[in-house]
Amino acid sequence: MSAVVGRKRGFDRDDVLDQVTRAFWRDGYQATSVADLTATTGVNPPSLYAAFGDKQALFAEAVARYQQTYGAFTARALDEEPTARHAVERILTEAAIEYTTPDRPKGCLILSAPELTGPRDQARQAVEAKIRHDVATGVLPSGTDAHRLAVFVAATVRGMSSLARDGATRAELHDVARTALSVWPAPVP
Amino acid sequence: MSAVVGRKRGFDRDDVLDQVTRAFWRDGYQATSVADLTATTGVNPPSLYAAFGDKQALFAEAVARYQQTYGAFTARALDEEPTARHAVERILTEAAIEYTTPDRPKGCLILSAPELTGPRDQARQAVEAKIRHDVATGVLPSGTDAHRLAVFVAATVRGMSSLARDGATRAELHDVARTALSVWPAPVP
DNA sequence: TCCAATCTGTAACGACCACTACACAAAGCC
DNA sequence: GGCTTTGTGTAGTGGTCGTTACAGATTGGA
Repeated sequence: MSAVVGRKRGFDRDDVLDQVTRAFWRDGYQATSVADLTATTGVNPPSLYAAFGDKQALFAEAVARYQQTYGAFTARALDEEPTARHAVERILTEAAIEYTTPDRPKGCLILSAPELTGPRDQARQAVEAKIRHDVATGVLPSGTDAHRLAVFVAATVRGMSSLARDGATRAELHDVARTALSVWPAPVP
Repeated sequence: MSAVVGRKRGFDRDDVLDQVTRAFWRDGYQATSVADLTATTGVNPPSLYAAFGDKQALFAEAVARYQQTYGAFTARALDEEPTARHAVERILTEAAIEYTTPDRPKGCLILSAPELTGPRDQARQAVEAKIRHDVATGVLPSGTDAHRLAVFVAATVRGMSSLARDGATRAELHDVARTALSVWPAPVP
């Protein structure tokens, strides 16, 4: 499995991956050159390629890391909250915070990268499934259009990320979240 | 003023500018190379540079053209509609149509280009001014937070453009628009 | 201590980038 | 028909892109 012989790596792979993730997050895949990455990480090209493969593989790993750290709040909310309403409220509220955390790129890496349509749609599907479940179990009125509501949530989150990238404040994003939440259908009594 | 002597231009400047605009619209500024533009327009680099200047100037002119054509519906709505509510309803409704028109790039050029924060903020300011005017003239309740409402509209439009880029249908965008509009404050009776 | 294996730094690779020098073609004016 | 002016096509410019060949450094095992 792991190498037992040979010179040891001169950098912390996780640290470098985090720096790379932030670079891609801030500037996007195309606008971030390998030269930029070697400059910010201090790791020379051959070492970077040996550790991560080519630029696309490095980006893929950065995205995976993002989803498991900075962007994990969405999956957590869907997993831990009892109802779709609770989950979406938490997603929007935490998005306002996460998208405007100081000393980090603003907005969401996945929502900002044109090439990540897959992960985006997966997130929307997960929200939609949670809504559908609540409709099926009588938490939400039977007339609720799960797809429509999930698409609206997707639009809201995307709007929040875009605004954050343009420098919107945390308070402004919180207001967007609160306004969007006000359209949520009243639960079945 | 205009040149009276010399060889005439071998292409229609407006046609080429439209093709260039669509290329930037579809792929973005960075991802669109001058070689791409010469290929799609059939105009060789020296002619392109003579007619439009460098790539940045060409992009600026493409953006200006977009604002006066494909993207003019926003300014028109703000200009022609009597109230902020009417204007925003029309903006969202027409956005659903414009962002999903066949044989065109999807979404909005200005909302998709990271470098166009200026025009984006101008649009939000215009909406905000319209709302503020309605509050001042008693059309909207005096407690209405014009900034908050305008930012929410901005978030909605950005969300719609982002969804359109990912392939959302016109009906889905219409639903987003309708849902967002449902938060609009009731007018003063 | 010598070897095989792995990593590192230098220095390049060909491909593409935005951009242009230059010679020639086409236009109006005399 | 000259002459000036302007656009076109060819063929490049230097620079940056992602990627890697290669030689030297560093490691554990024999």
